[in-house]
Amino acid sequence: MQQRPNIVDIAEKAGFSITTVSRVLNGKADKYRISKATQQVIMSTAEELNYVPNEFARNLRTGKSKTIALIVPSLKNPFFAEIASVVNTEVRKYNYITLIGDSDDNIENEKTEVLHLSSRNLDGMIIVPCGDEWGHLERLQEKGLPLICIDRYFEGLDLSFVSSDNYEGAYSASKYLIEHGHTSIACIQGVRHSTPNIQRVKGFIDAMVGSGITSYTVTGDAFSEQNGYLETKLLLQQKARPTAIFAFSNTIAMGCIKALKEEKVKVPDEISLITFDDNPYLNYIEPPLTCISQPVEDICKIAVKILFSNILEHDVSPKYVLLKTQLKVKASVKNLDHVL
Amino acid sequence: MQQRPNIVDIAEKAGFSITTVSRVLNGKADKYRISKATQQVIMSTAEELNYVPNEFARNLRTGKSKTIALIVPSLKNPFFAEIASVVNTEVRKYNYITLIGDSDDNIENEKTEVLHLSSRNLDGMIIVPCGDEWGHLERLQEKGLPLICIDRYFEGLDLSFVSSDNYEGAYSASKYLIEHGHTSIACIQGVRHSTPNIQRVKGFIDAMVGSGITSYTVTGDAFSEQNGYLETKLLLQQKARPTAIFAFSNTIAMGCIKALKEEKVKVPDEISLITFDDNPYLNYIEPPLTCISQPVEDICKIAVKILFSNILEHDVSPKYVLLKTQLKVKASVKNLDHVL
DNA sequence: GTTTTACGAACAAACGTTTGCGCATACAAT
DNA sequence: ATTGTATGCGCAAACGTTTGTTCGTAAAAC
Repeated sequence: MQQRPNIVDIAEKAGFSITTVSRVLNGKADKYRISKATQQVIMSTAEELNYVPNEFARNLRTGKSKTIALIVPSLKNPFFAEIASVVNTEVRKYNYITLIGDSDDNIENEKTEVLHLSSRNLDGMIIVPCGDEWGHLERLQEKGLPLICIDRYFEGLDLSFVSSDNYEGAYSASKYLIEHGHTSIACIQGVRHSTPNIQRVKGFIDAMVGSGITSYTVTGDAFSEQNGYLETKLLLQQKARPTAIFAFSNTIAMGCIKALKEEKVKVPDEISLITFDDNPYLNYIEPPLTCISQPVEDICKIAVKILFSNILEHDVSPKYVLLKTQLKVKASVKNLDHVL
Repeated sequence: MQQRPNIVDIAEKAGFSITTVSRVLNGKADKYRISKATQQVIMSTAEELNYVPNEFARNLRTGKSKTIALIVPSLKNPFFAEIASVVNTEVRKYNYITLIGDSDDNIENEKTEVLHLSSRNLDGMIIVPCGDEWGHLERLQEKGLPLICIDRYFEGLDLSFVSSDNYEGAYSASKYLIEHGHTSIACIQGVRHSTPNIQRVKGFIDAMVGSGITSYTVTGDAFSEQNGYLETKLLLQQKARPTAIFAFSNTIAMGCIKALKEEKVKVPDEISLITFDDNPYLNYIEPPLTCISQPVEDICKIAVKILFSNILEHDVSPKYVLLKTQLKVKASVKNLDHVL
């Protein structure tokens, strides 16, 4: 009794068997026809003893851990921090707990994390895969682990995902630039093989081609500040600088700004900038960045919902969900089209 | 064998007892004089079977969960996201796992989280307490849970903490303003009863008084953007506006900027701004904000170290660690003192 | 007066580990 | 021969739950 009280202590003190106590505490009292009186007694002694069930024993017995894992490329990136925050709170509502793993945008780390976390008998996993490998994820799913990708995902697999409609987002951002008279546009992309990136490139190019723009470029290879910085530096070397840059993530945009500042290029007067991802800080940057805002909160909520319909109701059919993005006009795109 | 292999499967396949397998797998082979040959066999069958220990069974048996909890006020705040990230990776190095809880800066949530997470048989906890209550934390510690506060803490308790030297940080920021000729200075504080805030206020006032400045004010009551916004709005209403504002956190600073922008007050030309906390985005704000940078990474690393010296070596003596902050001069403070 | 039905609760096994002892065997020392 | 001492390994209990099955008893039905 000194240590944490267990179900046995309650049973002894209340004068009932362990079985009965367990059933009452698990809300299965009615199912097993346990009298109200008994329920009362057991409940109050549990209360009195300040009983907290030992999850390990429970999980060992049931095989369920009431735990899911969330793996993101980097918690330091506010975009993923928000995801972590939302997923965490959503999962709590089911009385489950979230284990957060950080792959540091490295596929080997991701695999290690997946393995490491698996030893915790996960009931499910939400992942923002960092690379273009999915074998380890498929294997996980084949073992029966409910799994869902968010933000980044893979096409043509039986792997559920929830993400933004990246094609449409990129298309509308590009259209927006074109409508503002830009005819020489560069986009700085992220990880090349990632589906969101591929979709964004497609949206970008379709918008260009559809509007008869021929002077466009696609460069870059990482969703990182460094990539944004380097590519912008290079773009500024060109004899004919683009009039607008489309950054494929907020991190890339940060890099762009750093480079533009260094080179003393005024935004939007000399070069316009538009970016994917919204975040509070974007409002405090000068100028506030016009962006394609992703419905992060909705993405997370839907993902959690799908995950739990898989965990709880064994609905294993893969779901492919794309959510509309939103163009948020701020002040980083100049209107070159004075006819308008 | 279809399902996850366990230690029994290995024992059968290798032709040894469960005991021996367990000992080999736990690196206690030598201690129990198990022959190299046997070790080899067991190791390779474990490998072959792709064995991953069931942490629940292990934890049930040992009473240790190899899990610690981290509770922060808000994961969405980049300051705490960074803490989460660093703590997470540091803890992993010990082969432990981190459960992250979000109190949403609400003391009731914090208590709930503490309770909820406790059922997971935590081996330790790191917390950024959100309020001025510590009873629930003391109780936790009395139950034998290794516990340590970071960033925010309480004085006069047997509760370990690692934080910045807030007094010195605030003092040097204030001194910096004074040295740049400011004589009318407002500071916008955070949660009033929190020790860091109290220390910062003290540092601020000591600097003011020490330099004979009489025209200073201390306002505000939360580490939030809203607080920064509202207080700045109010400050701007005064007939005699301060020439400099000292924001006590990056979130407060964001609010200040928002208000200053709205009122079209130029920083630093019309009002100078200095803030606590550094973060990458601060560099992209116009102007880049001069700030008191906290050694977040070091704080986390030291906290984790202390926590594990408690967990592993049962060193329960409370540790009180304050780390030096660093003044990072950027461009948001104007030098009014032309004599310099 | 016997059988049925409903009710209320308990037995005991199982989940996968770890670990304090104990048990052989073999060889050396007495 | 007996004792001593390494060496190499296994028995079985324990951790705290959950749960399929069983077991009384009392009231209801025949």
